[in-house]
Amino acid sequence: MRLSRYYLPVLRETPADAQIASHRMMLRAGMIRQEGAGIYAWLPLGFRVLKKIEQIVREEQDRAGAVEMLMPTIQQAELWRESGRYDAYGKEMLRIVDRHDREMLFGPTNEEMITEIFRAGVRSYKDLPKLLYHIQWKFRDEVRPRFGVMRGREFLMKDTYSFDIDEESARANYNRMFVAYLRTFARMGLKAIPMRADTGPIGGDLSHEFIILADTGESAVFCDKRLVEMPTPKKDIDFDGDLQPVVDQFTSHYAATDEMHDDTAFAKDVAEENRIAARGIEVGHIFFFGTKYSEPMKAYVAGPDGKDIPVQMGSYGVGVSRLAGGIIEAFHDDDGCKWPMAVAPYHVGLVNLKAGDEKTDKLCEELYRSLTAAGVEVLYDDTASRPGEKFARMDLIGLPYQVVIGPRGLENGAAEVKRRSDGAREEIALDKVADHIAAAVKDALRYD
RNA sequence: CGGGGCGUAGCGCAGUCUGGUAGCGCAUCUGGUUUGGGACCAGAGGGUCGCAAGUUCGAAUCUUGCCGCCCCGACCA
Repeated sequence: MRLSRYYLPVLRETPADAQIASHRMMLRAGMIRQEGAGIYAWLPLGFRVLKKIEQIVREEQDRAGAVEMLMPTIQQAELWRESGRYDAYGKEMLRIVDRHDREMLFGPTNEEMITEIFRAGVRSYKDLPKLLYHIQWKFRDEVRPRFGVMRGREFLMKDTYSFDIDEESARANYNRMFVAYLRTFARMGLKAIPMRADTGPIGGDLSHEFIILADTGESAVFCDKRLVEMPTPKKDIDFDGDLQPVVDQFTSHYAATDEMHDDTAFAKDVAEENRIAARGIEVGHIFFFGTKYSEPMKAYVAGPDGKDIPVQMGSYGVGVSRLAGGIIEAFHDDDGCKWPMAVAPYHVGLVNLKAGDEKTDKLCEELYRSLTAAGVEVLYDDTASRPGEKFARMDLIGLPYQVVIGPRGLENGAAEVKRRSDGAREEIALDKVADHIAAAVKDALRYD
């Protein structure tokens, strides 16, 4: 993409109401624009990040055996009356009335709807288990939205729902999502630690929050260093096999958010050198809730003995839009974002330091073509801006590599390559740059 | 939902107390000089001062109502 054609309204000054790094940078880098309290438009650059996050989530859901579908944003109040949540949900639910005075709502979640969809098509235990998901916009009318997309009112979320005949089978689905989440966040370059979550009135041990560590996280977290260092399950892991050992491994050490934290247990269970007290951001939540919806909404299946029983359900959420902010919180410096390759809006920023100069123009065009042909996503700064502005803008939007073509380098027949993650620069011969960068990008995108 | 604050040019702000018809920096446009970390000179454009009603000869400024946004707290993917 040529910057001259793109829409990238970067801000030189920091908007007054952005409190945290990710919000500030998303506004400054022209990724989002606020359209109301907790409501954001995703501008081209931010949209690309969002789509990449979404795609990684999708690939790992598919790998784990979940089946994608799409439910609407608008739902009928009637559905929520069946579960009893229409009145229980309170003011967080955005309620709407249509022209016929029918009560509608903008969905804050989809348990009721998926239960209704499921019960319409499944009658027998032989049709189980099922694992269905969708990625859709939700609306929760938060009293106080803040921190940009980290806590907006409208947000993009992946939610998966599991249906099983009994709790044992449900645990297998729960474990699939557990492992899928470890992989999903790892692919984005994040360290996500599963932490036991409050299961509320339902109880049981089947609820975990996935927390990524970031200095500017919303809440304090405490965990064992061995959890952070644990290797992520590989992509060839058998999702139909027994995943319990993996789950056990990741739940075998102390990890708690501040609500669940117990200082005495922390001191007792974790050796002093392994104690980590950090800040975290919740990016996923998995939850088994049994028959909470299937019972009142009559999602029953016939068991082997011919008797109808309510299905056992669970739900598994990932905050897709929130992750865009979360990743910046984890990867940035004073100059801007430092995107991991897998979610970077473009892999490489090609900077023509002297647009209009015959030599640099020609070289940049060639590089742009060959990199693009090699499958590298390039944002080509072909504008007439001054060098200083170009560098600052590239650092701000934080593409993993910057390839700088200017008169100075041309004298040596070289391009300057800067790696945004650590600021390392090297001069690379012009005839080798494209191959070098393509290999580096490909390497960074590899995962297992 | 309690407490506090703000709404004036694309962005950041001054002007409001003490009424006299709007200003600064950055950005934008034109011309020129520049050109490796956010240039310089000269000129130009851009605002129904959140909306509505009221007081007044006259309202960004005073009064009332409404709308929007932000911050602290309680709540949350």
